[in-house]
Amino acid sequence: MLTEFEHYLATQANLPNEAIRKISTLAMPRILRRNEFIFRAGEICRHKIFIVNGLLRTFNTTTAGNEHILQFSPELTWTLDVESYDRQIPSYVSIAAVEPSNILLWHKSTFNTLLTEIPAFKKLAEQLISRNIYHSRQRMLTILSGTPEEKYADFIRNYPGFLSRLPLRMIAAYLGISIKTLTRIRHTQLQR
Amino acid sequence: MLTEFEHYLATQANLPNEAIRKISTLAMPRILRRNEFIFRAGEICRHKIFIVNGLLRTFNTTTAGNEHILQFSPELTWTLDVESYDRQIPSYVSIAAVEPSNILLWHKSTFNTLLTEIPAFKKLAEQLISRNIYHSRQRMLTILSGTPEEKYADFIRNYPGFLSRLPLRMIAAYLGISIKTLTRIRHTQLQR
DNA sequence: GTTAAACAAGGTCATTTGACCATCATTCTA
DNA sequence: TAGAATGATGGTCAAATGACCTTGTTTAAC
Repeated sequence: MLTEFEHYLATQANLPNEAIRKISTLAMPRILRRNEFIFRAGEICRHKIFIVNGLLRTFNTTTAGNEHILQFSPELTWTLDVESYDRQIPSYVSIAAVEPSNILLWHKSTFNTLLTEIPAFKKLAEQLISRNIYHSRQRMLTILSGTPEEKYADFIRNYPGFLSRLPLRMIAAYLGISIKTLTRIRHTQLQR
Repeated sequence: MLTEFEHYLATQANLPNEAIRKISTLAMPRILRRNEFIFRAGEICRHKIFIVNGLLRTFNTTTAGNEHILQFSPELTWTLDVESYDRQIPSYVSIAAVEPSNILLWHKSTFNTLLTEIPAFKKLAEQLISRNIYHSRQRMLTILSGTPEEKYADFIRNYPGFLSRLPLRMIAAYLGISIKTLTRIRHTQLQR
């Protein structure tokens, strides 16, 4: 589990071996079963999370019980709720495993130490934030602009691998459309 | 124009007077007329932009001619297209003035110098990025979750002052609903 | 291996939404 | 000040969408 992470780090940033060792030594490994939560809405996000393998989802549940998915996080990516983590306030989203997953956790204080001690790691962290911002923007446009067909097509294009790993209802919850609409789209596409 | 900006800086960050002077000396003031563009989709975003007064919008126009608004930027806020600015690649959005506006511009190289020379300014910049991220998240949920009524209600709650400054069609373009739907909502609300 | 749960998909129907068009009011411009 | 442009709203109608229910299948859990 740690070797996968170390390999990821080595390919992503120009880090001395010693630094890589240190970062991974301080990680807390954890195994998640399907549907197991890392934290629930109302709790505070206390860790940075790296997904070694598996798939997580970040979502919000309305009082009416509807689920809206903000983000999927597959293997070799990071996740957390930024606002809750930064300010240590209760989160309004939950993060849970879609598939059985292996993850690594760092406590905020630990992670901050690493950031100050290892400049190249700080740089990597900043790059990840940037990518996240670009990505959110793009997603906002997609949600705003499209007909359901276009949203679905965008999803397939951007995340071709996810289709087979996710129940359709989660894709619908991600796209902001009803599952009925989604199956209708798929139905008409099959006929072509 | 510069004094307003200097006042803003003084209240937002713990900056020595000398630093404030320096930052504002390097700003390029510019006056925008209604509907005047700062840059258009396809061009590169070369500046950080501070709105002294007025109101800008960041938007995207589809090939079908539909406009989708990502963001409104009122007085005493910053704006730019992050991805285009960071990577100096063509932007897929445009930024234009909704009202006659006074703005300040800094070239990327100038701004970077300021960031490295003035740590407290760098800190402010990071705070602004964070807030932006929180804000995007929140907006994503709103767009995903709501009925048009809820989206409109959220808009009124979050930006009470904007309603009177914006044409309704822009509010519709921001919420991702048709103007017909928006007027219908307003109509039924009037009757209650 | 059996039972239970989760899931995809289809049917039906009421409601919502958007496209298109016309009208009236307001604002800007020459 | 007249004329043009912009903007808000309403009418009408067709299409899209979601809620609810049922069925058949796949997947997970014990």
